[in-house]
Amino acid sequence: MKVLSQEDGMGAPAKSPTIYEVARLSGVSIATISRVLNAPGKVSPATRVRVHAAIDKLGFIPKAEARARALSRTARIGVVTPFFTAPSFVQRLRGIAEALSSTHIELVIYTVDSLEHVEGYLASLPLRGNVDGLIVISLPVGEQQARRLKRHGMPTVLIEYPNRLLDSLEIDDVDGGCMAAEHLIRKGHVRLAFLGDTHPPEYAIHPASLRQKGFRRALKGAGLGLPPAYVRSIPNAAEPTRRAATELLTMKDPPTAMFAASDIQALVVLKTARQLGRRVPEDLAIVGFDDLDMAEYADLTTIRQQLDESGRMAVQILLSHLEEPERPAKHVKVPLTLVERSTT
Amino acid sequence: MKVLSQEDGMGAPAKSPTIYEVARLSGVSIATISRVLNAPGKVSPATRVRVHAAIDKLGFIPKAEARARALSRTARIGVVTPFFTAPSFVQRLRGIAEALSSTHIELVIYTVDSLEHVEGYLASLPLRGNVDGLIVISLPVGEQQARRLKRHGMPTVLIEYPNRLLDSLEIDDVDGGCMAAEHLIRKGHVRLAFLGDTHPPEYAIHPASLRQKGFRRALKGAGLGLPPAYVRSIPNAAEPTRRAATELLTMKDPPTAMFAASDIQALVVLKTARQLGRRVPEDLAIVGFDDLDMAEYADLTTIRQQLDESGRMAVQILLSHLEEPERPAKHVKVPLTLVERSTT
DNA sequence: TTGAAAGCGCTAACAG
DNA sequence: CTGTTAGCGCTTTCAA
Repeated sequence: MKVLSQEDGMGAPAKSPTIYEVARLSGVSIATISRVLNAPGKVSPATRVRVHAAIDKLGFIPKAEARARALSRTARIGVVTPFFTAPSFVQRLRGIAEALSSTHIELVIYTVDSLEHVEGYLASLPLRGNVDGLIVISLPVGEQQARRLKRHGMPTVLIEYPNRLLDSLEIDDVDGGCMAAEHLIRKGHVRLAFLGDTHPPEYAIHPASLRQKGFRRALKGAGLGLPPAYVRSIPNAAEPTRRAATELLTMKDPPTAMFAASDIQALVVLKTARQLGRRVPEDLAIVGFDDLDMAEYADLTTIRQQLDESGRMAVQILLSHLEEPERPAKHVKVPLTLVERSTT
Repeated sequence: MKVLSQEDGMGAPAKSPTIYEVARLSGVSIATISRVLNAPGKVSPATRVRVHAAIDKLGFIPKAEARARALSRTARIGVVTPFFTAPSFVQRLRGIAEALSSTHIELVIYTVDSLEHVEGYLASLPLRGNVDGLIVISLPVGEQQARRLKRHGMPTVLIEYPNRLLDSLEIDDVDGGCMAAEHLIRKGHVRLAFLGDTHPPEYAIHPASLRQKGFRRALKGAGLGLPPAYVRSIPNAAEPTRRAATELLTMKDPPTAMFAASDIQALVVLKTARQLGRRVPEDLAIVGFDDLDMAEYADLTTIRQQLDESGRMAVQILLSHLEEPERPAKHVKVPLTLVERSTT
């Protein structure tokens, strides 16, 4: 008798068992199976045992989709994030994933590449009903969209761009700018420069501008100015940043300290300064913003905005809203702190 | 007459329209609605127009879950990844997200923190039926699991840990080690050290070991040795790495070049070397492995393994398998290249 | 404690 | 071309 190894890929695609098979095998109705799964207390111990045996024997696992339809919820939340080229999104995502790992909730990622796409997602997601809630990272949500989300009862927490109708996590960018300035002033600097990314016209608010605002305000408070020549707004890419840094460092009265509105830009400045033979922090002090993982590797002084933590908080807020749909929108401020490392 | 702003969150939670409402409004049966959605050709232009009008008027969007059940597919793929603390996973994920963005396929992230969890996911995912396919990043998939996945007809592509039954993307770690060695030898170094993470006992293969193997082999080929004192296997965390680097740099015959099996470790070495007053690359040359984003910021010479690209490739392979379920497993090698920057 | 049966919203034969 | 109808797999009344 020849036995072929039927273990492998051959044969029918082995459809997984349904509640019906389990019912048949254990000699009860499908309702009872459902009960031992969802309300074990309502089933007699005897049958419960029998059903469990059948479940184990068959290796039964409830189909998530079916469950979702019947329950009208999915145990899945969506995260809408800019196409994640920037590490800061990733770190928030990491916080989110971490917070979710202790639940059975799945995480669906929607990356958007343009602002119109944001509209599209936010318009269709609540209707398609394949997520129970939404976290929107660093994307401006228009008044219209916010209303729709709210109206459709889609719990949503916004990170960075707040809206009164929806839960949000807010960053006090202005304050962050102040902190950077104060730190540098304390270090004795008087010629300070600012470097941030350009303001995309469509956006409602612009973090870099707010950071600059706070920076400028603190300087003024200390009797210092922020001359236009010391301010650069450039596209958030390596090359333009490098060029701007070079210009600043090679002017006749170069700044002795720079505040970059993001760690990424700060790191480019750092690299550029070194290439130009400047010692950091002796010739040039640098402060970044974000406190990315890489800030630590680069030993960069920066304003920490608790990226991972903010992700965890967002999940927590979302879950609480899921449990209590009627509760009013919550607006939480994420505290900023200065992390001093070797670049100042 | 007072009109309250009813636009906002008040009133019933505005459940989104179903195919039934659309049918009623347009005066046809639900089947016809389904047709204009899925097979417009089979519907007369006249009714099609009428239905579309109703759809627009109601803002109807098909419920994904319902569709999924009826079709037995979900338009969703899952990515199983180690709890993503390490940037390399993120970059692969980025490639995956990017490749998916041109489709309508959703991306569900399953982060696993322990190897047992991997088993759990791989065992239940195909049965729960909420993803059509799977990409597993840098996680060892046992023979058992591979068989199950295959048997249940769950298209899966493995990144880094191959298995003959499933599609895979493979990295030639040994070759990468060789490349690092050859590069450093070419630069004239004769005292080379290796630094990698420890081998977690459960894992089937261990990339760092393979990289070391290649490194050693190339050295031998050039008549050089890799003395035990020059080899460090330490937990992949900053502090142990820093300590190991310090030890190596302060021994009496310190190496003049180091190959770290990951960029993360290489960056720690870089930082440590600088703190100890060593000039890079004059006193110490460093080569990393991965080519993370941050490698560029740090100007680190490294072995690039095309992380983003590998994510994109995985998606492509998965999609092709989805279309052609019977096609045999495909095993693709991702090419490695040396990226020379300022640390060598 | 249990079973029968009615959905959940949509797709896909099968008849007209 | 269009309507009827039987599911998809599970949850949840409502009776028994």
